[in-house]
Amino acid sequence: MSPTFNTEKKSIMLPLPISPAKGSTFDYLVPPGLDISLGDFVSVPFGSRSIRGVVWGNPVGNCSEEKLRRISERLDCPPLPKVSREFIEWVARYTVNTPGAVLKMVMSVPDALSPPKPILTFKINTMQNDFLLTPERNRVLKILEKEETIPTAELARKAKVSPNVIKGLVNKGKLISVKTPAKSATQDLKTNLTENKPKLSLDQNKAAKILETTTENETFSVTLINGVPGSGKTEVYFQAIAKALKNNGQVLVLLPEISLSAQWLERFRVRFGKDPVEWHSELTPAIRRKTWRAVAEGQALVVVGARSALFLPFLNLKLIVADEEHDTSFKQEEGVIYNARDMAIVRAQIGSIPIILASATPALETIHNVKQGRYKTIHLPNRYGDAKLPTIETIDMRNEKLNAQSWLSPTLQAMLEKTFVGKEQAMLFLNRRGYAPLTLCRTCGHRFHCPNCSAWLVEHRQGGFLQCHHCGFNKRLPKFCPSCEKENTLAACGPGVERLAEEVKKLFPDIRITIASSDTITGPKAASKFVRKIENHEVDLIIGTQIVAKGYHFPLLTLVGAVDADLGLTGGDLRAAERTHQLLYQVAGRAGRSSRRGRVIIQTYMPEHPVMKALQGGKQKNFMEAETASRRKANMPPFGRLAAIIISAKSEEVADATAALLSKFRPSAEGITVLGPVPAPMAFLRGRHRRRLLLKTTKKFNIQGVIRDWLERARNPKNARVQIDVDPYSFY
DNA sequence: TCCCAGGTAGTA
DNA sequence: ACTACCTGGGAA
Repeated sequence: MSPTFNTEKKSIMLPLPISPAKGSTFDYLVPPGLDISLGDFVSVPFGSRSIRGVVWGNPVGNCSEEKLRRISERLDCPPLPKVSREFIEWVARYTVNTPGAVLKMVMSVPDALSPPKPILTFKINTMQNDFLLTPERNRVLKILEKEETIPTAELARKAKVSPNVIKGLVNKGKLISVKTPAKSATQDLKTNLTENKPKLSLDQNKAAKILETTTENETFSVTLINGVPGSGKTEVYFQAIAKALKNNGQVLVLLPEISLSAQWLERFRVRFGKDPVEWHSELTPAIRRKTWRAVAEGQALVVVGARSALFLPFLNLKLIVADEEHDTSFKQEEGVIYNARDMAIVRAQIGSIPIILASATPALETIHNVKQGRYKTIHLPNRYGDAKLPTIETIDMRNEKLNAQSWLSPTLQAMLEKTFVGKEQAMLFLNRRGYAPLTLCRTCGHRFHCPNCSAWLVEHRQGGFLQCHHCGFNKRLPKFCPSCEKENTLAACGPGVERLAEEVKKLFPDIRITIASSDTITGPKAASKFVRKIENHEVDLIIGTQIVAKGYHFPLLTLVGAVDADLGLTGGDLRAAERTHQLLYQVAGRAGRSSRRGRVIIQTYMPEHPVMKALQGGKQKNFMEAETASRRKANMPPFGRLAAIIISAKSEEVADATAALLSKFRPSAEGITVLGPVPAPMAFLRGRHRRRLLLKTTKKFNIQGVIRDWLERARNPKNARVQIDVDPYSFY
């Protein structure tokens, strides 16, 4: 304590994937007169550059006095709340990353840290009348007489003139440019909290009441809404959202592939009279900046977003909803690898707020947590209104007579015909994009594969190209075989959605088909167009990939056919069976959601497989219990812990050498198993060779600690990247 | 001898 | 992650 020349110091967290030798923050001097509090965003010198960071705490003192430098400035931005800071540290520890790497995800919009730039508006100079009053100029002036502070672009649009007209008026001195501070976006959702409340069923009402109470409590709790497809889960949790809004809180709704969720947004609009604030990868930089700041200022009330929305700097978050909580797209597979559903639960716990998980096919882990009493659960066993659940039948493809290049069984063909005759809609599910998954030369056997990945190139006949679905590499489909140079020898192997459409067109020439895959539904616009076409009955048949498993509601859709239901079952993935079951059940759930009863046909070569048995017998519960038992037996999650160590390098030798080095220092103890190294599921991806080690421990181990120790002993490998995937989803 | 590439250490 | 710095090889 030296009161007079005490130079104040603070530790600063920087959004970089590095840490100093000791600790995870850097100490800085606070210049006299600069008022700094915890969580403030500041600008600091770092080497030869200036970067932005967050005031994290008191100085750590892990660095000599003379090296300390001064904070340059405090940024004009709401401070990062304590909950967010704790969350960052928690996620970093759990995922075995530096907190800086996680902070980087929070500070994903650097421009938002400075207040929005003042916008340019115009004032009429009444003194100046020495100019030619054209009709265009007159329209501009008329609008400005009524509304004063319109930004240039909007003014031009409203007056139906080009921006040059405004420029001209400014040059003539008739208009004077004025800088007006940009008003921050506020989301007023409270006006319509009760008016548009839909009529809820008895079940829904009961569920909504429970959720309203948990939301009111404002303490940490996890509640699973486990409702069959079409039971109206969304409307139920909307009631909880309304409650949180009433209590002046912010709400976060995590939705997989939000940019394609046109129907969800429409429902929200109907219920709350306004659009929610969206957060996903398709946003423009300007909207991104505005939204980030509105969330930090507490002005954005309901944010619906993809997994990255979890890292927004909420000022006053009071409720989280993770819809379709089982969905694997919540798993981030690159950079900081995390599962947004799991991290959302942690976020809720740190913030002492409730979280709602919703799904018709909850993840095995979630069900286990319910059984253990950690999560509460609400069942919605019936569809809304008079809709009944569809009947599900499997077709044993071993007994069906199929022509070559044909994938629809006579039974399914007959069902399709009946549906079309009855003026109803059908859906065929085939989880394969494009025309054919493999193209080969009939003469020499040449196969097209990706130069950057260990994968075949997929033929997209509509676009006339071959594409790698892992790195995006593509080239034109050649006329000649690149290997033997013969003409017209290339043959497509296996079906994709495009090829299936071709087969259907031959069978039913007059049927209107739409293909739904990530190639045709590329964003919000395409998604709503797709929905509109089906709702208006401009389409008789939807042929789609897993994209059609999303919560779509199409009243006329009565038949669903899963063309190759076994597709997901091959490969030794831990969750292959569970995921295939979820996918097929969700797809099946699209059928018969209104008054007409739905039928689901599942084509399979393994009708005796537990997944198929569960689907046709409606025995979801038994299936999940059997899956749980086998996980318990194998000591797999949630009964044991699992982490993947992924080594990648540009050269195969470096990848192998690093894998061998890590393998040499592998931890060994009772209850710890290390498998590998083996080539990773994608052994060659985007030009990098990948190897993988799997670490399996019993529950009593802190698996993150084991990994940190391990990497410490093996020392940092050169030229190779080491990534940690705690709770991996895809592996062999 | 100079220049650029590629690898490397350090950032407070 | 970035960048300043170093080393070494090839061209002048």
